[in-house]
Amino acid sequence: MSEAVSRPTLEAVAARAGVSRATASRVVNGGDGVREPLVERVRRAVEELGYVPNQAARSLVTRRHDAIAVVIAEPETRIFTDPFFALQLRGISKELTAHDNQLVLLLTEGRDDHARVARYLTGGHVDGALVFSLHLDDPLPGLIDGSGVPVVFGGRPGWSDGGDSAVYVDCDNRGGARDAVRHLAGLGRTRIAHITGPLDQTSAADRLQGYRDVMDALGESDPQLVVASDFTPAGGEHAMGELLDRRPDVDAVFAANDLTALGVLRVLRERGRRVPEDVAVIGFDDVLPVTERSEPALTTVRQDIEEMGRLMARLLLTSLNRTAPGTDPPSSVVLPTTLVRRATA
Amino acid sequence: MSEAVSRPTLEAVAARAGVSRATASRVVNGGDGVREPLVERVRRAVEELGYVPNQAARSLVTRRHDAIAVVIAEPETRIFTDPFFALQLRGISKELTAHDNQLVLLLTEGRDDHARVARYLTGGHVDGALVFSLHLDDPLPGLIDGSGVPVVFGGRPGWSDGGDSAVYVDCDNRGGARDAVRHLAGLGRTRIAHITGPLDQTSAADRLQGYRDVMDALGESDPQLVVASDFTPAGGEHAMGELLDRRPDVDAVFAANDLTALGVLRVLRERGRRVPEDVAVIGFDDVLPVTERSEPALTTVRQDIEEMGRLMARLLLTSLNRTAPGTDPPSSVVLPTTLVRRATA
DNA sequence: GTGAAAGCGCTAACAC
DNA sequence: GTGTTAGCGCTTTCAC
Repeated sequence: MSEAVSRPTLEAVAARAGVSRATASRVVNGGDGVREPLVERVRRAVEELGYVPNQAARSLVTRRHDAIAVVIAEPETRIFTDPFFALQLRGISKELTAHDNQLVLLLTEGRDDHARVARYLTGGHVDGALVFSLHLDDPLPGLIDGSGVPVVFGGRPGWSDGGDSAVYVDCDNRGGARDAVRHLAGLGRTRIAHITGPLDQTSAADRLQGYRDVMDALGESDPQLVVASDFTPAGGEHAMGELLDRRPDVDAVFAANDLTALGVLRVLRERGRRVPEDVAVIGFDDVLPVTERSEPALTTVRQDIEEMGRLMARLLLTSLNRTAPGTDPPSSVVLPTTLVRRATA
Repeated sequence: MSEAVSRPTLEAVAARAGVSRATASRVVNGGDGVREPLVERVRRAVEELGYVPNQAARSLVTRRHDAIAVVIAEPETRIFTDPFFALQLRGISKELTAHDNQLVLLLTEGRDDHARVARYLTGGHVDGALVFSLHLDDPLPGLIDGSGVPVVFGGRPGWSDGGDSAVYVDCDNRGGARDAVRHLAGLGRTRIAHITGPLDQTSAADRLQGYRDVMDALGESDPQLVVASDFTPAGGEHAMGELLDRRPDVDAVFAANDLTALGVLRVLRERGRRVPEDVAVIGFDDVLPVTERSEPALTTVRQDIEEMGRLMARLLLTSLNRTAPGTDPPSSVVLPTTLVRRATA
């Protein structure tokens, strides 16, 4: 249809410039150690022929691809609904682009996709992978590990073995949760509930742990005040409804993330509870489009999501020792959180 | 650090199975024309060695990659905020996966990214591209065109030249808009406003045109009733505020998409207008998480977004003549829309 | 049906 | 500095 004409090869460029293939190659790859007049001639030949290097051929010998895979093990709907991913991806994207690496996003929705992704990674398309949103029972890390491709995880991986060797970037979920709950307690609230995220993810489990830390210390623990949910607004609504039925006297809610808090606020409004007078609410993440535009504006635990993405990419590129040799292998990073006070607590 | 051990090659598999590299290759690629016992031996060798074909080497000779790029020329924030993209991507993902093609998502945020994407496409990483969300002045199609990579566009491209030769999938934006406005008129509304999308995209321009078609026919055209916006909730709020200031007597709003309608509803609520009693509202897209959960539930023009995605992928795969030869080159498809009545109109 | 051999387009030693 | 040459790992004629 279109590509009948095969693209020019380096050979053609060399011939046109009247140099050897090797020299042409050198120029194409930066031109170090080639005298000016030749550089110029090759450049012109490239231009005139519209030459673009064949990456397959190049990768075959260099074993480099200058491409990094981002693997998100979550149904598209969630990825594209939670601004969290968008922000992190933006951080990654910026960092990779700055180092001339292409971002390749791999989506996995079902189990079948796992094998395909593993094959893609192992098949040598990319130099490394950034992997997100793993659940405790996820087979993906095992598959990826077997692929021999360097990996940095987004969020602390939850599986027991090898978890120590895995490099990851995360925020201080537990500490952030503690801050939130302490703040609520400081407001004089005594029946502080927590609506959790999916507990097979460490972020959700850690936040729950932080909540418990404080509640236990206060001697106010009550299992009835903890309702499981799933990081979505719909889940938040559902959980809040249940919570209100169960404990109508609740006077504060720490929601596992901002989206959940959105659902919480909605139900509180429907049920005629004033926020924060009757019930104070705190979220987690501080994704601005959500927190600033919610009614009332949401008090939340802020993590620097974009920075986390940037950091993940940087760590991975470092471990590919694209940087100075002799550098220590990178280790995991846990970023601090800060409480951002707005109107809900 | 990790990949010290080089992966086994086909050579190794062949040796272990006691066959030639050619035979091993045949088995790996389906095993046609190889006798059973040999097939078995090779399969076992593959298994034992954990052999995975090197894609770079394979692509170098086959000139195939079994990978399709999806290019979205929009800042990540919008991509990941509008469920529209999620749905379309899901349709694409399903279709590609069903045909054993890997989806590679390329994000472009700024002008700089264009060249990088063009290079990526031209460099031979993928067999084709699905391109989205083009604006009238976008340089990307030109760059992509020059890459020789087959392309299917999402949404009718807007540039004048060559637009006829481009293959695209779209819905009947103009017809859908007409239906919406006619419905509002049928409700007895006479001051029907339109809040547009970004008019440098054909979808937004076509919807505006459909609106005008009906308003002109009714003899109720009034430039004051048209406010430009950008397909976002914030934009919708802003536009609606302006509209109310300008024309407090407005009794119906056709919003260019559901997200915009969300902003519209919010402002109407704030300003104490009842929906639909005082002002009827219709959106466009029917992205369920938005339309069903809005208050009140949004009446909207439905397009089958996921199907459009699936169709785009199918068209592209067809044009790569992965199908039967002698097939006609695929042509563009425009899908019908349907009005979905809920509570707002 | 199977194997031997050529070559996809490129980079990287190694000579000169 | 520049050119020559040997592969990278694979598929694919073409003999056998």
